[in-house]
Amino acid sequence: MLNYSRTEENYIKAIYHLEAGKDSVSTNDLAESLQTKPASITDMLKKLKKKKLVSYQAYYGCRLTLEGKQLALMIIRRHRLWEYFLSQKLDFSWDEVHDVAEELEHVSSEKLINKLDAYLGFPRFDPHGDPIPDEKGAIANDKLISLNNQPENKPCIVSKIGNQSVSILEMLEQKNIAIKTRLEIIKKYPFDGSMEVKVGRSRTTILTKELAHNIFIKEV
Amino acid sequence: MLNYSRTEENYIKAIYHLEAGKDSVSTNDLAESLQTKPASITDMLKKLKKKKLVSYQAYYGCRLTLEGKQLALMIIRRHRLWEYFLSQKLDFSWDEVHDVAEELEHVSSEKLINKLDAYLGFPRFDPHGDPIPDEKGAIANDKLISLNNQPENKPCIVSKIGNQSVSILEMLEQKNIAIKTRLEIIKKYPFDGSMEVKVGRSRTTILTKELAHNIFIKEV
DNA sequence: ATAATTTTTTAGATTTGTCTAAATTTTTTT
DNA sequence: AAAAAAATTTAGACAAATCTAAAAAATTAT
Ligand SMILES: [Mn+2]
Ligand SMILES: [Mn+2]
Ligand SMILES: [Mn+2]
Ligand SMILES: [Mn+2]
Repeated sequence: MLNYSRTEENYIKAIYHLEAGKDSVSTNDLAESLQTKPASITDMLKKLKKKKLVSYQAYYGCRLTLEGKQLALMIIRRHRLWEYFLSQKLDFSWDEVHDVAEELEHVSSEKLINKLDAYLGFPRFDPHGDPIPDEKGAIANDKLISLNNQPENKPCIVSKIGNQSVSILEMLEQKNIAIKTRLEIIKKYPFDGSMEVKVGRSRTTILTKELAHNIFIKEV
Repeated sequence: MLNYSRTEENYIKAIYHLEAGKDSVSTNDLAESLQTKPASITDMLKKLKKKKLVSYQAYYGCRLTLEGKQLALMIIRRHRLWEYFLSQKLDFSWDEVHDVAEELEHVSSEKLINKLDAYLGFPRFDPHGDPIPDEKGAIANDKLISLNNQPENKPCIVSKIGNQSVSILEMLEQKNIAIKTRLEIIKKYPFDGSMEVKVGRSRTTILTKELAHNIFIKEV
């Protein structure tokens, strides 16, 4: 794998995240995501096409090639491993790791990343519950389901939070809910989508549908 | 402390290292050290002067201002802490850490560096024996002496290697000499400057004056 | 002190990544 | 199927960091 500029890497990663689901990524969405102007996107897409990282047809958006997708996975691997390191070893809190990882992800020594991976014990999820691609780019796709889709009286484990804002962190912290917390829905209220949930073994609390929608779980 | 570009940081660090001893740093020496052309140096010096990081007078070289020196110390702090991390935690060998640290040193989060420092136990020397500036830029200047200047029968501790080439690493490894190894000169041979040295508690070996010159020690 | 040599600066061009404004194409509405 | 609106691209400019070639200044040698 060749070496790419920080800017190119950020584009590739953004395309990867945006193309999930959709069958092509629009110039405008990319501009929005990268906080830049559509004209700049067009310029860069031409360049990335020349480098065979994306397929791109004028006016019809772009997609990653296989090579582009592999690069994206490596950048995401670095990002999430650093987030895990910051949270686990340096005692950073959940919502502080992302910005620093955004810088560290561009240090591209493969040896560094593989040794870091080993040092951390080959973690499979980052502090937000997102899966960490392995050395070859393979990614655990435990199909995570939202707490909204879980029936009553079936215990489950929090494995990912959909939204990484400070406000949701605060709220979950106060309710004692974190990655790996055991939850069980006691009662669902169809009227407003809210639910009464047992947190861990004893305490119960009320979650709105907005909050529950952002809590992804695995069955136990 | 403001944020500076990777390029600016590399210039500041290079000036810091070159100005040791001399009272000003020449354009040519900087070009040599940064692997670039003198004309580029002139351009950047004007820019760094405008930012008050260096004092610079056309045709008469440059020096760091107090602010510039403080910035240099912070970059060196990051560089050496990362080297220590790579060597101590990720099991990198002595001669592999520098290049990776050259990249990591530009991740400028103060919180990251201070937490890393704490995690590593506030180390005072990097894997090459160079001192690590503290949070405020203070630097241990243990006046290190070369093994050549040590008398016979006075035990000492290896605390720095002057030259960081692969060839010296190999040689020292084979002789079981590393940072913190205890040495004691048994006999000096004035004829060729070589010496017989006890390594640790038992083994002895012969060192040439060229090698001994690159081994810096502290008295025990 | 002059000439020769070395060092350094200036001038003008190049590359990367960005921008604004205008033109073009696609999509949506009527 | 036009017309209107939205999305996208092109054209031209700019800032950062670099380069080459030429000019200028400082240093060294004669
Ligand atoms: Mn993140
Ligand atoms: Mn990034
Ligand atoms: Mn180093
Ligand atoms: Mn560097």
